[in-house]
Amino acid sequence: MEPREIEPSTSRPVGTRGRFDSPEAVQVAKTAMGAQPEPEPEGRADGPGDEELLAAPDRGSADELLDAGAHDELDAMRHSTAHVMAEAVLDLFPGAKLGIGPAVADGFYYDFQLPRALTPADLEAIEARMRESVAADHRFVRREVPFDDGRAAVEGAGQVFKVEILDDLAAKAKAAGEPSPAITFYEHGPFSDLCRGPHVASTGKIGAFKLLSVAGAYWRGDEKRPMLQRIYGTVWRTEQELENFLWRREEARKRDHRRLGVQLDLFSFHDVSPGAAFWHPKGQRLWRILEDSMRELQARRGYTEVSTPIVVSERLWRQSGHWDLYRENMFLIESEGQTFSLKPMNCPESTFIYRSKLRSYRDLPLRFSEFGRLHRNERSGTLAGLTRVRQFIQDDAHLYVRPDQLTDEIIALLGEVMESYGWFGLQPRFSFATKPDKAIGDPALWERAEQLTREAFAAADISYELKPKDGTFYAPKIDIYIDDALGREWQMATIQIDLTMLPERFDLTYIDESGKAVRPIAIHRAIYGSLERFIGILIEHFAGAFPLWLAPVQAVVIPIADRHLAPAGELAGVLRARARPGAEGAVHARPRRPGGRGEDGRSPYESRGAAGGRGLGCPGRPPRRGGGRQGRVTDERQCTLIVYVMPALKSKIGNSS
RNA sequence: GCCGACAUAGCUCAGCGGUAGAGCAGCUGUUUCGUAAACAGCAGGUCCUCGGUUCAAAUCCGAGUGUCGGCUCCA
Repeated sequence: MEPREIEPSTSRPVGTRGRFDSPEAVQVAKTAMGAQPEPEPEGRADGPGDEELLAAPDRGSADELLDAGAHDELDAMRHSTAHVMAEAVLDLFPGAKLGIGPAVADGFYYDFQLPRALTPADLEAIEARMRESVAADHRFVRREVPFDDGRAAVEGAGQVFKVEILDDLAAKAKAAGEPSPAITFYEHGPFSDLCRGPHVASTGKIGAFKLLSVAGAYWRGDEKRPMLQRIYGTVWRTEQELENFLWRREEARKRDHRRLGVQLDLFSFHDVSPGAAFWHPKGQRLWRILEDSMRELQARRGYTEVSTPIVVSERLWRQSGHWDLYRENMFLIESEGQTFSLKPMNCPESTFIYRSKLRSYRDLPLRFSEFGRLHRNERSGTLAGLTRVRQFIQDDAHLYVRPDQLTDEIIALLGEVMESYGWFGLQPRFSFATKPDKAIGDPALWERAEQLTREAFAAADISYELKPKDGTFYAPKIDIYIDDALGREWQMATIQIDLTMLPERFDLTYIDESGKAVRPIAIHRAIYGSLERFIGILIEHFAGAFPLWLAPVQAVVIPIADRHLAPAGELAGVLRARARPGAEGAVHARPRRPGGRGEDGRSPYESRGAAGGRGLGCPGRPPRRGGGRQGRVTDERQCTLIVYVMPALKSKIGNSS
């Protein structure tokens, strides 16, 4: 097998380069029209005005607003605000039981057990009460008491959840052979709370805050424990910072893929199949571009593609171990007295292909890729757009390698992630999850797989976050994460080193140099992960304005008057013929003022763009962000067409809202 | 699954016991135009589903379905 190398790349996938992705695109159009040469239009993608679209970067991110030191100060303020909120809630709901109330990324929350559900009006009342406390400028006072006194005080106040926290602390200390620690309280005005601190000096130091939402939250995240009501809030040092935060939050909402997906006409969801997307023509085009790009990468890196059945007997899942450990997430089908399942993973089936003939050490590594359609019965409350679905397709692959090939193979896989994520300008974060409690297989094999993985990370010079006990039941795994527009973290790619499940449970062997049958190592990997989720992330990442090589519609021709219709159709035909396979060169069906609305009203593609007055080379607005060009062509019939080579996003996303 | 909210035209929403509304998009006509919405008209609805209360239900009540915000960043 040819050597494979790590090659972080920022270029697009080979072979998917759009033919319009160049200044000559406009020239193509002109040539097609039989027009005289004209000066290049002046619109440039990097011109001013682009940022109006989603101007979040203009105001900076939350992180940019604050240096590292300020973070601690803000955290203290956030935690202090949580205390003030608890004071207000206790005031309005005497007898409320307090859970925990930490500072979080952009604010804070506090969990309460209350006699009734909170309403938006309650939040307003709580906020008003909080303002009084802030105006009173109560000092925060730290008080340390012996453990037993503290526990008695908390128990006397009826704070059962706090008692539980203290008892856990005591138990932990005991396990470590230490005495129960002293307890600290923080008091401000009438309110006292068990707390480690630190806090700001007084409630008057609390800045601009706002309560955001109320949500259910199980005590300690355990669905067998009571459901508490969690109030989320945010607090900033100044009104300006608070406003900026709320503004950024609103902007982030506008690039939510669920919203843009409708506007871009990419996909829709329907209640006849919850958690499964219906892909529209443009969405399917985008899909195919991604798929083809990955196929090209895989062909270059020594993969071969396979395809395995979706409906599979329970016997397979018993053998693989999924039946015991994953059954609750599987869709089951009964037929003629047999139980089948829709496959939730591709992995076991690839072993049938492996075992279809005798394998030699010379055959390895074998790299079987599969764009398999998977079904997982996710709990109804967790479904969310494309990022959490019940049916999805993975760019999956199973590699069968000799032990001496493992480290190089992992290094190459890390390289695949770096290369492909570079196509999109995505910044992946890596984690390494080790053996969970619920694991199958020999612990010594686990130890070995984990060791080899660590070595591969070191060799590839990639840093990672260690997640102890977070591996799958059959393999330690490397996960790759991306944040979405709303700051939520999503797992994308995964690489799992399997010494047990496929090799042992399916009795895989190859014949080594001495003629002996030995076990290969299996590697499960997906680079995009779920194509659905990946597309969701891409929509938000690009705010719907895809780079040209990804864009489902690469060019739009806009006739201005009836006499333009025929040549426009002609030109669109030429553009279609020269577009990247799968993309579209579209023409407006009827004459439009070029300053009018977008392509056809449902599309986000901008039909407004550059140029101001009459004549050539006029300065004006460039096409929107993401890079693109617009040009004019005038032919011998004096037909002037405006050609947008780059689709661009509507200026006001969801302008009607 | 659990807690809470929501579900009205293709989209975004108003209406909240008494004949179903707006903007945008669509269609027709006028306009034929050089860049941040030309003009006029028309059409468009099991008000999510089922059941109940009522003389009368989009509106109130119940159940179901779906969607949205959440469900340990750990005193």
